[in-house]
Amino acid sequence: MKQPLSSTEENYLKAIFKVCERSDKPASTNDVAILLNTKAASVTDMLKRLSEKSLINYMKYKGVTLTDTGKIIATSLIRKHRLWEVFLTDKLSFGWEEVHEIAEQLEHIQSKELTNRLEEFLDHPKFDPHGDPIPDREGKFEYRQQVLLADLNKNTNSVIVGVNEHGTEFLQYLEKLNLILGSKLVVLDTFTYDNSLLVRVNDQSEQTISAKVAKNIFVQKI
Amino acid sequence: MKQPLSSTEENYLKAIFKVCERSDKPASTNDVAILLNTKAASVTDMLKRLSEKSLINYMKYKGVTLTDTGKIIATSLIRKHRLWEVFLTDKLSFGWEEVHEIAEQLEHIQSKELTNRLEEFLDHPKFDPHGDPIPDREGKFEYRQQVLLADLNKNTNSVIVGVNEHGTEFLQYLEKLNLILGSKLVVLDTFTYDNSLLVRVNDQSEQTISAKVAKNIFVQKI
DNA sequence: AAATATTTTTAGACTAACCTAAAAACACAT
DNA sequence: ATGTGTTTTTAGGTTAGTCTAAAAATATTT
Repeated sequence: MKQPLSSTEENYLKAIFKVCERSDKPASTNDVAILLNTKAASVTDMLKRLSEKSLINYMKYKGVTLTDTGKIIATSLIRKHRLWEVFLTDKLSFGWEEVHEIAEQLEHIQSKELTNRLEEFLDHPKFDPHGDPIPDREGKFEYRQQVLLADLNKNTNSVIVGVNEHGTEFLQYLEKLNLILGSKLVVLDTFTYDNSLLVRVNDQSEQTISAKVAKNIFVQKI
Repeated sequence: MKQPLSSTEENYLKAIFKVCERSDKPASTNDVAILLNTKAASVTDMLKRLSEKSLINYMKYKGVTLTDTGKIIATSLIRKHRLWEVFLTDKLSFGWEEVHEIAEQLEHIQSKELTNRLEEFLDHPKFDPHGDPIPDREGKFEYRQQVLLADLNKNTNSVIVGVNEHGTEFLQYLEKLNLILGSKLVVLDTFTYDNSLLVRVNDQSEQTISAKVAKNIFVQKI
């Protein structure tokens, strides 16, 4: 009988997935250590164990990637995390800045049936409250063609569809600026001095946005 | 900074609460070991640690009781467990025999806000799907005046309000017999030979019920 | 009250997950 | 290619939680 993975092991798989997601290159020990806020030595320890279980491809000094089995587990965790986030915002009226932490716990609940019924109950949402895509039962993601606000051309109509950072402070700040998912945006001007932007929001107010913020907002052209 | 209890520690508190709930006497090491399906030596170990944290009153060879703090934590766990069970049956259409296992995991999610909002979302239920009372925020239980079906007088109208055992097999069996919460019952006859009962269910069918089953059903006179 | 049986605790060992400090491997600049 | 600096691994130690086997305390029986 093979018992389920511990939450710790699951978190390692998720971290490796996240590091590899964009870059496609193997994740380094350090990448994982930083993401999990732990030490490199601890990571090496765990990599050996996960490798033993055929969940990762690991060779000393060469970095780590997920095996197919590892990928399935990682995407299932992301699926659960994001579905629970939708539950918390849509059904329990939590703010989008409050849900991440709770979902970090809920994603480790083991019950396929629960996940699938939750998805049903929520009407098969395709994106979570931060605009991240929710993988389906088979682990397939529906990616969008989105672009960073910082890279958007002048005078192009767009809508906010996601964020590139999930920290509470950032999300609360965005809300205060009235920059939430679905907000309509047009860049009216860009200032090369500090790379800040002048934007019109929802065809009403105009405001400037710092480069740092603009690099953490995803928009879609319309 | 005092960090939250581990799930293991929480489970010990819950077990001690359960043993002490009815009897009022201190729980023995063995009681706890049996309930948690572990060994007495492990329990002794843990009792020392929980005592250190002032969550239990423990004296060698004398058994264990919960301190006020320990009781608060234990009832909070029961509250969460039962609220989640209501969620699973009422919102996700799980059967009453399926919810216990999943709720065992969900009860360890740490977020007061989540529990309170869940309660709100479920319309402040007073009882879980098995008829057990759900403690309020302050940990107060609303007990009912209920009686075992086995102790019910002949020809007394009653309603099933709870069960004394939560095993999957028993609950599925009850459902097959059409004995669910809310079913109306009248004992028409009792057979001293094997202490089985002849009952009328919902003013319709008549059937016999074994002594073992009758000892695990709670009814309320009407 | 002594003998026996049961329960509980101690002693010692194991695993998972972490850490620090030192050694080994790798990267890369001169 | 040699030396320097960074990254990764090893070595060894810690804590939580578990176990078995033996010792100690309590309970029961005669």
